[in-house]
Amino acid sequence: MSLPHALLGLLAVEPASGYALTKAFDESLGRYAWYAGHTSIYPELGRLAERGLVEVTAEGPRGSRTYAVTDAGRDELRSWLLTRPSEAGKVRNESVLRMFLLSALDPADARTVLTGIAADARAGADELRTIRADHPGPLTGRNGFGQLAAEFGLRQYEAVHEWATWALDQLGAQTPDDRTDAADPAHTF
Amino acid sequence: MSLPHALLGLLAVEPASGYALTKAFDESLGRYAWYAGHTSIYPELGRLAERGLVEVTAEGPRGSRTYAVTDAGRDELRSWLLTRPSEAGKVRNESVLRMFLLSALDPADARTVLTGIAADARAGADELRTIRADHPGPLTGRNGFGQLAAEFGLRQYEAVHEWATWALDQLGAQTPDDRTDAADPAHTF
DNA sequence: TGCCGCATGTAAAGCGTTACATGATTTC
DNA sequence: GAAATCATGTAACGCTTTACATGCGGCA
Repeated sequence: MSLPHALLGLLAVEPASGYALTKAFDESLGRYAWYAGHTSIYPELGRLAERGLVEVTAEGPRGSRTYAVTDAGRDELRSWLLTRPSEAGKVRNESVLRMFLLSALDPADARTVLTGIAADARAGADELRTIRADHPGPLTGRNGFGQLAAEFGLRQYEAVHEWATWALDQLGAQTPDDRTDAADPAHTF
Repeated sequence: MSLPHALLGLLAVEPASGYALTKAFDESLGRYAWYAGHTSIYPELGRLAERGLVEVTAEGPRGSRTYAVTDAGRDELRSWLLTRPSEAGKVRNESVLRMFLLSALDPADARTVLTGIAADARAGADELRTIRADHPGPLTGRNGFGQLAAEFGLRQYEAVHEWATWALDQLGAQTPDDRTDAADPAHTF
């Protein structure tokens, strides 16, 4: 479970309330890396506080509590990031799944889906380029927090766009009559 | 939930038992797109059968049941793939999360992590290149099922590798004394 | 004063993971 | 005959999602 580390990472940038963290998940982190709703976030903050990895540093209006990461929390985050990913399965990527299943469609349908993927990738790349242009600065301190990630996302989108274009080209090169199931039966999924 | 569609997609290639599907998840689909264990797969096959999207076409030794997708199942898969992704949040990608949190580390630690990411990406790309070389063939029929996906994965790995190299270069260009929190406080995550 | 956004919380239902469990068949 | 693999299943626990719920504060 990565939610506690996502929270530690956000709090490592600056202290924030559960509500502010929820917005961060909705608007940036959650759109690209890890989504969580407030009903997951609030209890998790409580657990992190019990473990001494975060602490309440201020209480504001409407019962808001500002959390900050402790030294122990920073250590935990650091060791999690430095420990080998382990990657223990758990892959759940619906977009990639769609690409895997694309060949189950006839070429006309596949072209439709690929065209949509290419358009989405272009839109995503444009959005990130805009964000990057609005937030210039060095790769250090608070401002740098999203710079590496933004560049990463941009390159991913570009790669998806190029792949979709390539795939459309591959599909377009063959006539409908080229479709045959006679190929190597020892397929890979 | 994408598991039913993943199963329909695999069965659209060829009928298989729950056990064979479990292996497919362990070895190919589950490593890149969507993971599921047999305790999820067997009940889901039962539900799909109840809905008439798959059917048992053969029973073998040890009580094994071979499932095949029905016409209704193919229709369901097709409409799912053609329907707009919706993308309804639900992003859960631990690797991307790690990249997001990278800036919470000091440059030396960040370099360590990035070096590991670059090595992993290179290894993943090499593995896919080997798989692709072992399974040549046209982008049609059963053999084509994994060709688009393999090319996609390869390009993703290459993009990750190039990004990590770029990021290392960015970090390396600055001396430790460059670290400052004086940058734009109106950061983006 | 009325509305919107802030800010947090509880409860139920569903799903997935982990651990446990069983037996048949093939292979050496 | 033993071991490995095939093949499926149940049960408990925990997390996530969804729906429901409450109240304060700022602003027009």
